[in-house]
Amino acid sequence: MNQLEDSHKGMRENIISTATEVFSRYGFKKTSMEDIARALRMGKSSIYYYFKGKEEIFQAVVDREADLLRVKVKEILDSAQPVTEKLRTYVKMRMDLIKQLSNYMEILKNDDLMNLELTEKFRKKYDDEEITIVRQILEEGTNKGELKVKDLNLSALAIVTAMKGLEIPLVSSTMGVESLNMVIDDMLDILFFGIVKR
Amino acid sequence: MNQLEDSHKGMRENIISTATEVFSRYGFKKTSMEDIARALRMGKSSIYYYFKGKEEIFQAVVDREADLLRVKVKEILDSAQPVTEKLRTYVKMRMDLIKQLSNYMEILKNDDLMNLELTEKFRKKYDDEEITIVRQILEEGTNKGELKVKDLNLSALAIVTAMKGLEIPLVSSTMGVESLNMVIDDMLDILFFGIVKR
DNA sequence: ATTCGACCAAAAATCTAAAACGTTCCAAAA
DNA sequence: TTTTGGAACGTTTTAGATTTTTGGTCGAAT
Repeated sequence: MNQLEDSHKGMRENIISTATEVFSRYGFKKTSMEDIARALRMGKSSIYYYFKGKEEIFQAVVDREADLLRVKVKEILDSAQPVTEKLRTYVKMRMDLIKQLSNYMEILKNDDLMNLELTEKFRKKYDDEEITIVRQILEEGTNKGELKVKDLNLSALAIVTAMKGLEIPLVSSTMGVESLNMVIDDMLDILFFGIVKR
Repeated sequence: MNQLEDSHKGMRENIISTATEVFSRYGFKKTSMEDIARALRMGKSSIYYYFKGKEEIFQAVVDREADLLRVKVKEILDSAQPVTEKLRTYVKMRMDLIKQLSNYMEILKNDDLMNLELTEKFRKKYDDEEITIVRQILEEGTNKGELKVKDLNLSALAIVTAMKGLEIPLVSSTMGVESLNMVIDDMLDILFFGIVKR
């Protein structure tokens, strides 16, 4: 029974891997179950033995990407860097991911707005998580005496919000990678030291 | 000839006023030239005597709103407040405007994405202007010794970018006005004083 | 100088039949 | 029992042909 369960999970992984490739090629909507089935060399109805439907597959794909991200985030959080560097590393990594995802989901290229809904749906799931991560960093910095933050929750929200502003030129590819990095660095300098003279 | 020019300009103003009402009611795409003409009680072809076309009317409408805004901005800039307060006032005013405009253009309610393109098109026109305004404030603060900014241009860009992050929950009305104001205040505190202890 | 009805090409809305789609069912294979 | 795929179902999407609406032009009338 263990073997059976394992092969079941193995097949799920197999499907997720293949689906990831197909989704990243055609986007969510343009990918049909037949596309996935063909790539797997199975009948499409077989997929329904392992997944409830198309959205569940996509959810699984996104979840796996998120898991990979969580590992990286944990590495950063557990590292011995000063918190300012942790934050810097985290922000840059996050921006790389967003850029990747925006290509991946083809938010812009696709005509339909279903994608916007879907994007929002999945984003909401990770919004709170992101605020938590930033707050954790801020908390650590406060405890170590490196930072001085008035309200942890609000500050984390403010930082995440500011990062979202950076997404806009990134996703619409108005901004090159070089100038984006400059803006990030400047934003973080302001974030760390403020602009008021004292 | 002066009279004629005046009446010409007067009629243009008349059209702009009426068009503003109709546009704010139906949005850009859903209002037809006939709608505007009917509201003006004219034949629609008469409008073309004063304006080149629909987009020019809309442009004029937006420009007039922008002019009203510029007056307010000038008041703030010329006031005797400390620059930190100027910035605070400016940011809050800007957010009010965005909220107004997002209702006005009905970015969300409308199904089509033409509106997104159009919004972007008009936004680009004022993006540089906004960065200039913020940079002006930063410059004044630096000259008066109130602020200490490394790179004026980059910092202005960073601040404007962060403000755009705030637009997202504002436009999609995910965030109430109260909590928005808290986030703004917190963002500005961070902006002014940073989060690094010293 | 100003207004407007008639007109045009292009775009948008409307309709319909066929194709494609996600999903279910079931019998057969493993 | 687990796994598979062919057939079938109801729904959504698509394509094409048709009609309506729209933004814009023109020339005549005032």
